[in-house]
Amino acid sequence: MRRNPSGIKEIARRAGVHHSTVSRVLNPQTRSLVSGKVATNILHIAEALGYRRNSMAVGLKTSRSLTIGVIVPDLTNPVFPPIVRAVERTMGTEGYVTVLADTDNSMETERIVLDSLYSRQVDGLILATALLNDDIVAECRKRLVPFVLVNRTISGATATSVVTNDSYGIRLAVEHLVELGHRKLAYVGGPLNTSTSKSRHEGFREAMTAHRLKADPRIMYECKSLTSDAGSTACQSLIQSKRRFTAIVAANDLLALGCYAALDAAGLKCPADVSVTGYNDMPFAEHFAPPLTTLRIPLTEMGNQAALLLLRKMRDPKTVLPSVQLQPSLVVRGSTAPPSRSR
Amino acid sequence: MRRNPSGIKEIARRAGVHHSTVSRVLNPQTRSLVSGKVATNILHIAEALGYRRNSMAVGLKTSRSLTIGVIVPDLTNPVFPPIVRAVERTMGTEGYVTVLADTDNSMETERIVLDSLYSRQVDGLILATALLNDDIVAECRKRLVPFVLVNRTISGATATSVVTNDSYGIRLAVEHLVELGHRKLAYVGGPLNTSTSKSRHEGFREAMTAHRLKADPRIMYECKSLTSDAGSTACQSLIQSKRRFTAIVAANDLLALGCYAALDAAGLKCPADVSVTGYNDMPFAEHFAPPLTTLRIPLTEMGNQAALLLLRKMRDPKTVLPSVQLQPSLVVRGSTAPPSRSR
DNA sequence: ATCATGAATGCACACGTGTGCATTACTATA
DNA sequence: TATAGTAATGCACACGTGTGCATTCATGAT
Repeated sequence: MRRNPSGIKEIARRAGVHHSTVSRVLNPQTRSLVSGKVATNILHIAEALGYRRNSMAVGLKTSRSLTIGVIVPDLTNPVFPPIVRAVERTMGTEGYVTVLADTDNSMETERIVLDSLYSRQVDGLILATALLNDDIVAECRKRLVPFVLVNRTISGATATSVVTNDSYGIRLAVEHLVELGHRKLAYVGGPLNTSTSKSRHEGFREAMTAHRLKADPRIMYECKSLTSDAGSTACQSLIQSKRRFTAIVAANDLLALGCYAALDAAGLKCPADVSVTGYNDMPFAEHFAPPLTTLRIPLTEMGNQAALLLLRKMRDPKTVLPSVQLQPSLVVRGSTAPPSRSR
Repeated sequence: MRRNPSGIKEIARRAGVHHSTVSRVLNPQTRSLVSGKVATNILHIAEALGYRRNSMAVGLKTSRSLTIGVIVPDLTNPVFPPIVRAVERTMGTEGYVTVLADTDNSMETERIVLDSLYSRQVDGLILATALLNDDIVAECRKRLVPFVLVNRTISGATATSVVTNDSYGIRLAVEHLVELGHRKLAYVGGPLNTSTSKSRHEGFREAMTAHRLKADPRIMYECKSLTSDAGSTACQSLIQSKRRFTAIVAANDLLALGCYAALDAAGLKCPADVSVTGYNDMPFAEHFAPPLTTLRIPLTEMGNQAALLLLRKMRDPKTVLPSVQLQPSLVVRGSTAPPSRSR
C-alpha cells in the first residue's frame, strides 16, 4: 500500500527514466550530470506532483539530518528569544531546521534532551546552558557533533563560543556610578558556576579596586538563580543587614527587578535613595519603573555569529574556530542618579 | 566504511542473535515477544555500547518522525515563549521533539517553513499564526498532517483550537473602567484579520452598548501590528484629535506600552489623566511604570492543552476534537484609576 | 510415541533516496 | 572509417530499522 505515491520513483516512471536520474536532477549538486531537456522535464513533473523529498530517507542515506539543536536554560528569560530567533533564521537560509529545547535549568532534562537530539542525528548544537565545569559539554566533545556555546562559556574557554565581555560591562556600570558620586556599592550576582556570573563578579571587584574603593564582601550577594525573586531576597537581606550602600550593581536585569521590589517594600526610592544597574538590556527594560540603567548586549548579533560559526564547523569539522567576544555598551536610564546626602 | 559500528546489527552480532530480535527488544511495544534472558542480555549490550536508535531509519520505516512543528509569528513577543515552552515540555514527555519556527509575521517565510517541515515528515503542527481567512491553514488541511491552532483561530472556528474568550476579557476591562467612573473610552486594537483582534474589537463595542455607552468609532483605532510603536502612533493621533477620552482600552500589552509612551510625550499622566488597560498580562507587566492593569490569559495552560489535543489527534486522526476556550481574568494594577474632573 | 499448540527466533523484504560503477550514445580527431 | 574520448543514463546496492511470515523448539496432552 503506497501511502505517498509521489516519490522519486513515481516521477521516474512518468518521465520514463530511471529513478537515479531523477535523484540527480533533484539534487542541485548533481544536476549538471543530467542533460538539460530531461532535467527540465523532470523538474516540471516534480512540480506538478508537488513533490518534496523525504528528508528522513535522505538523512538515512547521507547521515546528515540538516537539523541542529538549540538548548536554552529557560526560554521565558527574555534574553534568549532574540538569540534563538537569530539562530533559527540564519540556519534557515542555509536549509537547516532548528530544534529548540528548554532544559528548565535542570541537567537531568538536558541529558534527556541531548539523547533525543543525538538519536535524531542532529548535525550540530548550540548550547546556551554551559556551566564553568560542564560534564555535558565534555560529553558533547566525545561525540563528534560540532557545537558552539553562546552567551556562556566554559572554564578555560577551550570550546568555541560567542560571548560578551562581561567584566568590561560591569566596569562600565561601576564607573558610571562612581562618576555620579557613589562610593558604597553593593553587588547582587548570580551563581558562580557560570562564566557570565563569575566574570561579572570578578569585574566588579577589579573595577572597585581600580577606583581605590573596597569591594566589601559583606554587601556582595550570590543568588542561586537569575530570577526576579532571587534578586528580591538578596536585596532584602542586604537592607536588613543595615550596612550602608547607595547603589546596587546587579548582574542581571531580572535580579535588578527583584531589587526594585525589595527596595519598594522597604520604603526606599530608586534612584533617589538607591541607584540600581542591571545587565542585558532585556526587552522592555526601558519601560520599567524607573527605566533601568543597564548594559546592552547584542543578542541578535550573538545568535547570528553562533549560527555562522556552527555552519563553518559543520562544513569542515577539522578547523578549530576562534571564539567571538562582543562588547556590551552602557545604557543610562532613570534608575541611576547621584547619591542622596542622607545615606 | 562503518561510521557508527554500534547499530542494531552490531548488537545482534555480539549477542549471537538475528538483528530482528534486537529490534523487537529495543522496541517496548514488541519486547514481550522475546524471551526474558535474551532480552536482558541484549539490553545490557545496548547499554554498554551506548546505543541510540537511529530515528531517521525508524522514521523512514514507520513514516513517523516523532517530531512536531510549532510556528509562531514572533518569538520576541513575550506571549509566545511560555506557550512554546509548555508545548515542548508536554510533547517531550511523550517522546516527541519540537521544531520551532518564527515566521516574523511573513506569510512567505511561513510557506517556506511549512515546506521544510513537511519534507521532514512532521507528525503534527501547532500554529500560533492563524489569520481569520488563512490560506495556509487551508493548505494544512489538504495535507493530512494533524494540526491545532493556539491563541488565534480561523473564521468559523472550523479547526480545533485553544483560545481564550477575548470578547469576555475586553468586557471585564470595560466594566472595570466603567465602575471607576469612566464614560469616554478609547480603543486601540490590532489588525482585524486575526480572531483575537476581531473578538476584542467586537467585545469592546458590545460591552459599551451593554452599559448604554457609545463606542465612538472616531476614538477607536486599528493598528497594523501588535507592537509598542504601533500603539504609540495610534495614541498619538488619538491625542491630536482633541476628542475627549479618560481611558484607553488596548487590545494588547505592547499596544498599551506604546500608549504609555505617547501619553508621556504629550505630558499626560497615567492613570491620573488617562487610565490604560492592556491584554495578555505579559511577563513583567507588573513592573511597568505604572504597573499595567491587564487581562491574564493562561499561557502555559494553553500550550499544554494544545499539545494534549495534538497528541490525541495524532494517535487517532479520525476523531474530531472539540476546541478549547479558556477564560481570561482581570488583573488590576496601577494603570487604572477614577477619571480626573478636568477631562 | 505422536501430534497439536504455542513460544521464540530467524529470514527476507521494504521504507525513499544517493552514488559508484557499468553501459550506452554521441562527438571529434586522425 | 576507425577509435578515442566524453556525456548521459541505467543498474544495483547501501543506509538502519520494522514486521509479516516461516521455521525451530519445547511442552504437554492423547
